[in-house]
Amino acid sequence: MAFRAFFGLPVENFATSTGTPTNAVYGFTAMLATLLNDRKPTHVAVAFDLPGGTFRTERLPSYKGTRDETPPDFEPQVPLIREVLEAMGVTALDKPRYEADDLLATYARMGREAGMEVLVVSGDRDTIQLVNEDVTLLYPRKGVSDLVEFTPDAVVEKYGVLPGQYPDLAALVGETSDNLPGVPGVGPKTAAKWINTYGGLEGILSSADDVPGKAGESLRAHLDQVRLNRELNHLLTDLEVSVPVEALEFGGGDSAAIHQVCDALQFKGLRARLLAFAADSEGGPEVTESERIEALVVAPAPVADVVALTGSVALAVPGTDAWALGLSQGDKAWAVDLTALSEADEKALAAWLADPGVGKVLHGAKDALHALADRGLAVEGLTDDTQLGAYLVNPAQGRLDLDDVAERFLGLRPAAAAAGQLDLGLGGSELESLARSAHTVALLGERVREDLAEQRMLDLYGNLEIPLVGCLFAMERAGVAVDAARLEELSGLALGRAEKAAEAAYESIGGTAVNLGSPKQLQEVLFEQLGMPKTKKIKTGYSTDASSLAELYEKRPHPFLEALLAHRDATKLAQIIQTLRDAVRADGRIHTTFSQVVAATGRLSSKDPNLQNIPIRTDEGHRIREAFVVGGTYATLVTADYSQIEMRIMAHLSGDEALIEAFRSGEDLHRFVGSRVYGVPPEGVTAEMRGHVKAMSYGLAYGLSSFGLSRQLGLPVGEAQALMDDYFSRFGAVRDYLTGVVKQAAKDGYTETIFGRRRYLPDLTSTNRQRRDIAERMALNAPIQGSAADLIKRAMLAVDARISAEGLASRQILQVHDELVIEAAAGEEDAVEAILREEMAAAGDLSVPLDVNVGRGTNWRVAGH
DNA sequence: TACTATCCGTT
DNA sequence: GACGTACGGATAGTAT
Repeated sequence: MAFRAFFGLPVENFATSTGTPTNAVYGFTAMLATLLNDRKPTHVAVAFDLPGGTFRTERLPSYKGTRDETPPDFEPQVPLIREVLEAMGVTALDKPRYEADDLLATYARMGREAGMEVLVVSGDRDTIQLVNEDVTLLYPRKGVSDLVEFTPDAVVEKYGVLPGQYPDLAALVGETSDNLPGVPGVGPKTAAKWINTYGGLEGILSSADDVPGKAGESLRAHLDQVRLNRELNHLLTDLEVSVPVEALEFGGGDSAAIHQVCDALQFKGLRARLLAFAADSEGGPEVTESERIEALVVAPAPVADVVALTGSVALAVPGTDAWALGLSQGDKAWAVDLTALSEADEKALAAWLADPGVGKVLHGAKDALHALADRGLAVEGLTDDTQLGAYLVNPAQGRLDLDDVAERFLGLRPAAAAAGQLDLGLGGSELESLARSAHTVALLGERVREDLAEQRMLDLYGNLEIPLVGCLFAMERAGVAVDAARLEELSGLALGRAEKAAEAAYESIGGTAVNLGSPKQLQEVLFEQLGMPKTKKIKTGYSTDASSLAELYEKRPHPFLEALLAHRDATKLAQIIQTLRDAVRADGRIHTTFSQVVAATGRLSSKDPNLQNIPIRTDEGHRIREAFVVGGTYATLVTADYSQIEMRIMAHLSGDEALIEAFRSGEDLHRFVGSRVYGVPPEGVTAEMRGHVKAMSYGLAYGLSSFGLSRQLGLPVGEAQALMDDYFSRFGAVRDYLTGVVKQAAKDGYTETIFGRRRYLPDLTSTNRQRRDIAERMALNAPIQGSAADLIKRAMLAVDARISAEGLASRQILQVHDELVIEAAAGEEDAVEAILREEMAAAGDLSVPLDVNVGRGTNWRVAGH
């Protein structure tokens, strides 16, 4: 069955991130779970073939001799299947010199004799002989999920013989997969006819001389072969076995072991299915959080009880709006309907939530803070965000919903599976599940802290990420003011340019209109109609991206290409502008959402809309920033950005004296580096030299190859390589650092930033070159990008602290990875600039200074200069 | 409506 | 044969 699964599921779709193939394990396990669920067997065992020969190969060395060698991707999966079985509490059977089918035959007989009803699941047709009124065969029709049920009647119908006569039929027909040739000219129809005429193989053999026709002649010429076939395809039902059939009783799996094996195999959906068979979750196989909470006191909560809580309390807020609040502490959980509060209760609850002395634990706290704030409720005293904690534990993990995290950290099955299982007397299942969620969060809070402590990330968590939640919350609520009229104007300009470009494009190809936004239609025009040379291959044909079009233009200048690029540019800008216009809220401001739990490096991300990718490179795009303006009661936008933060971190981490000197000297970095690399005085560094070393420097932190550098600079690969060699001969410690970082990460399994933030990279030890190369580039980049993220986050907290310490009304409103934007109140500009300069520079104690550029203006474009 | 593929904006 | 990180998001095209 595992073999069937192997060939039924594409191996390229089933592998762990380290490249271990799992298609056979997955398919086999999924089939097993289905069978356990559908058939609910009392006793279960899985029989294995062992390596080495069997009594059959001893008898006939060519037995199964035509089989191709076992695929190399299959073999390592067999022990993994055994691990799954062990975790599941399913007995694995094997016996040297015998095949799995002999074990199946023996145990089928034993089960039957013990009065059991037996199901045999096998992809080997020989097992048809085991079928009788107590034994049914499940035989795969296709893959492993589509099993056909062979009862005695079904066997007769399909083969025309009784199950016990099937080996007779197979002996006559032969079995290619076992390398047992049959009687030439005799197929299943003839064989069945003979068996029924002569009453079985014995009868046929003893009357062989009377069997008529060509087939009869053929039979007489192959009698020995038929006898041998029959001998070999007989399954042994009387093996000596040490495990009695009673011992195969299925008592369920071990949830910890199931988690372990699912972690190792990176099974996601299957995990929950397997856990359903765990025997050790309290209350049996269907246990979820519901059972745990059964011990809790859960009641519709009088607000007086809730506001009396001190210490640390876990909270849960519904996903939609904060119409209710779940609370939990210790083994108790409550839920409060916020829509039905008396004025006094509301006041008491508001005061309790705003009391920083009461610790609050939440999952995805910032969302909850917004929902509660919309209801006029402010929250202070956030000590834990279990989503944030789970992210830090493994920032590349992916799904971070409460269900996912509870499953990962606590082994709890998704609450959805538990819905409606218990009525805890809250009179509404939504309130009830809210209380339950709060309790899950309470349990998680402790577990996540344990993991973080083990990884030495508690400081990063408690003193950086958790406080940052409040900072980001405030920034999102503040938003950024927008000049709607300016956006409208810019939109008109961009649309006009797009229109003109489209017309030019159509005209250049004879007046036919095509959808210039459709890569598919562009391919038709470029490669069919215009007969342009093929660009790089993509899934749907040939690429029409900007770099491919530029390359095409080099080879075949054509007005269509120019018009197309201009159209791309203009429509992209128009699209960005429209997205921004749609995002302006009633207060005339755009409120983005920053996420702390998306980027695997520790950066923030911004969405709805993304304010971290507003154009700046082209003049047309840059003008969009004019529409981001200072708001009504404020006076100035002040922006501050780190100068070459990543190169500075590289200098610090590598300890490269030459690079450190470059930053300490205060000279232009790329001029300094260029002078060293090219061996000329700083004033002798040409613009081209500077450009080359600049690209080289930036590329370093991304794992740039000589090939990539040559492409970017338009140089032959040899020259790019020479440039890299020269670079590293001057900045050798940088190279040593970069190779060292990959080596260390491969050893540890993760990279670390200056402040201890981790990123796990299991692919570093992958046997797949491409995956490993990608992981190596991630390992190069993560400590650098991540340390930069740590630094600016520290700066943000420090800036906020200074602003409130100095009693200023100014506020942070945006962060763009190395840049902060502050909306400054009138008269506070100088103070704000000083705070930004000081706190950003002091965010870390590096061996190089952290230079900060500051600008002011009434809009982002001006301030950004 | 949900999903994938492609393309492109930022750092 | 591949070849620079990290993201969010629009549009086109296809499947359901």
